[in-house]
Amino acid sequence: MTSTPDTAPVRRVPRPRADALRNRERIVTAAREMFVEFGPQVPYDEVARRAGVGNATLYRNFPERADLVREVVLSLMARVTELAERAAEEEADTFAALRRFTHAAADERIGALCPMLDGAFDKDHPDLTVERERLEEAVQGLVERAQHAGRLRSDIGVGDLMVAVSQLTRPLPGTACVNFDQFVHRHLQLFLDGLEAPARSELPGTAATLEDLRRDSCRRS
Amino acid sequence: MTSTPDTAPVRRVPRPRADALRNRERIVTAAREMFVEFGPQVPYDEVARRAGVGNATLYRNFPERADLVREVVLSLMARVTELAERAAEEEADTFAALRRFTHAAADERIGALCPMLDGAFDKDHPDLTVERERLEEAVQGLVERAQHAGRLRSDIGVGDLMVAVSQLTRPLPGTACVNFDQFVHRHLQLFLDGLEAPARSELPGTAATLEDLRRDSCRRS
DNA sequence: AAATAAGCGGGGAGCCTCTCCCCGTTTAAC
DNA sequence: GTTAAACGGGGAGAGGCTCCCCGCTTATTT
Repeated sequence: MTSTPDTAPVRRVPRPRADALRNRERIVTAAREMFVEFGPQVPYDEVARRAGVGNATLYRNFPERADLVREVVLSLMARVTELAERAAEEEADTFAALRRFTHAAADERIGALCPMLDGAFDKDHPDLTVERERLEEAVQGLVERAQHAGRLRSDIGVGDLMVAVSQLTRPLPGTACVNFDQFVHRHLQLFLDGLEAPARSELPGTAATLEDLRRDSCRRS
Repeated sequence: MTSTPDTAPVRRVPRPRADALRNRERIVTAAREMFVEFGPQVPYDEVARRAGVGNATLYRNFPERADLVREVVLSLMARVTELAERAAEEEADTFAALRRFTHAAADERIGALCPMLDGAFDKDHPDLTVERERLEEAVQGLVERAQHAGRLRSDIGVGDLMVAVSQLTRPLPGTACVNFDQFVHRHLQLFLDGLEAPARSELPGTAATLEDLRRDSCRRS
């Protein structure tokens, strides 16, 4: 009777235990690493082992694999969004900002998102939509600024940039090649050179937003 | 006794039956399609079903999965090599030849090779080495010709080209997106624009051959 | 056209891996 | 110090894949 409010005698949600929060965080980190290396269908037990927790803890926090995948995707998108904002803020030259963002996104292993499109999670989850919009807005800002300054060719969209960067930085399965990172940055650089204005060729098709991608990428065979 | 040669009464290897050869061919084709769409660890039974043969026939022809993967890789490499040779032969402009080859290789789904690097087959198999050398030679020809003509930047190598093209054309898992091909060709085009001389930036690292890749891509965690 | 044997197909046993739960123990919170 | 939430590890259960067996089909040979 000391502190219970009137209508909720047992409904206290006292705040989760500190170790529970820590464990959840460790699980997400471990899952991100494992997903990058082995793909999102890596066994639960392995993720738990890497996180240093029992598998029961993993199941308690993420009853469905989709929950875990989504959490990882969200955390990755949030990081990348922040990179975009930082780049826009701190780089004076608009194209340099784009370069910096691109290389930084590669270092965050944004390419590891690709294997998570395999339909094992709900693309329309509210949290995901929100985060996607934040990300798109941030990158859109970079793109428009550079295009407006005449430094970036005008026939590309956010979707083009994100997909190409994701593909170029996508991890090779089963290998932890020491030099691969170096390659990736070379290829990004070449791609960026192709993005610079003035355009050296005419592109087929039309510029794409992230929304286009979300809509189009779900057609399963 | 009518036609048996002197020393080989039963050792006749009469030539495989026509339907057996046809089946083998159909299996490889089916496997290539399945690998492109679902990756190289797709169930044997599915491959057999797609090929329209019984699973026993598949096992008879390719007792180990590595055998099947290798056969698919070989056939794909052979096709791509031919594309490179044709492009070099039929295109007058050196950079146009490179463009044509690149886009054609994308249509052949060369990106599907990536998932087959997952260590499930013997990278040093003699047939593979031979085919790799043929491929490298053909593409090297394209690259050197364009570089010599001053149309292609000189700080890249065959390895750079092949890896980047493979990554950009790599199929997304679980999706058969209708428009994806269109995207791929946009991105290839952008990348090619970045390859054109004069170079717009300085690349980190050094140009790579296919041999470099083979050596470096086997370090497993 | 008949004989022959290589090749074929489909069904199913066996195995292995992953999921998911149970329950005794630990540990943060009060 | 007490309480209950959270933990961990072991193992049963299920599902899917591999691979073999054996009666039948069909290309080849004479």
